[in-house]
Amino acid sequence: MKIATWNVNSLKVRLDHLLEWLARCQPDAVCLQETKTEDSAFPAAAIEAAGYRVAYFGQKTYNGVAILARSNIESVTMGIPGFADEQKRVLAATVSGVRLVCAYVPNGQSLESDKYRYKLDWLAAFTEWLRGELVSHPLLAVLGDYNIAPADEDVHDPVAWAGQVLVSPAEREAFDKLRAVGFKDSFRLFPQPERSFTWWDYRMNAFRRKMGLRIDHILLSDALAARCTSCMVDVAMRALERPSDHAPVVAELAD
DNA sequence: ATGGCAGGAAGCTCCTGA
Repeated sequence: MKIATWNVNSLKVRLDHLLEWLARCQPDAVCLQETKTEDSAFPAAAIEAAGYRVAYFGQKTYNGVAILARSNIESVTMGIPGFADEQKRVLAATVSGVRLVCAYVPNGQSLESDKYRYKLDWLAAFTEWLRGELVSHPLLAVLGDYNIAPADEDVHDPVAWAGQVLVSPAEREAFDKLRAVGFKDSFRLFPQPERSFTWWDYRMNAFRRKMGLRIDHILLSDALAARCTSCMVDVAMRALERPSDHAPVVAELAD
C-alpha cells in the first residue's frame, strides 16, 4: 500500500498537477492539505474519474483537507474531537484497514503571535487525541503538513532559522511529544539524500538554490513502521511550472 | 532592516502562508 501526503496550496490551481501525479505515482491513499476549497466546490468528479474515492473537509480561502483512496473510505471523522476549532485542518478515515489521519498543523506565523499559542494548543490537543486513537487503531498513520522541521538537518540554514517559527524549541518539543506517543518518522527509517526538504519558499529562487525545510511528514505507528519499505520526497512536483510550494511525501507499506 | 512569491477575496490592495 502506497500512502502519501501533499500540501497542494489550492486544489483548484493544482488540480492538473494532482491528476498527473496520481497517474504517475499511483498512490493507494493520499492526504491533501490547503485545498482552500469549500465542500460544495470540491472537484470530486475529476478525481473520481481518475479512479479515486474522496472525502473532504474544506473551507474558503484557508485550510481545507481531503483524503483520496482507490478503495473504500470508511469511518470518516472531521476535526479533533473536543477541540473547538473553526479552521478545517483534520480529517481521518480508514482505508484498507489502515487508519489515516490527514493533518494541516497551524503555521504559527511568529513566536510573538497569538497564532503561535494556537499552534501549540492545537498540537497538545492533537497529541492527546492521537494517544487514544492509537489504542483503538494500532494501524495508524498520521500524514500531513506539520509546519515543524524536527531537527537541524531538516533545515537548509539552521543558523539563519534558529529560534524562528517552524524550528523553535517549543515546536520541536511538541513534535517529539507526539512521536513519543508511539510513532516513527517514516522518512528517517531509511538513508536519505542530504538536504532533503518538502517545502521551499516561492521567493528568492529557493527551490533552485536548495533552500528548503522538511515540514511535511508521515508518522507511522510501530505496527505500520514495521511494514514500511520506503519513504521519499517527490521533489519533481516542485520543479513544475506554477507548482505548489510543497512536494509530496510518499511511503510504501508491505501487505 | 526589508522584501522577495503565490493564492484568494475583493475589487485596482490586503491578508496569510512558511
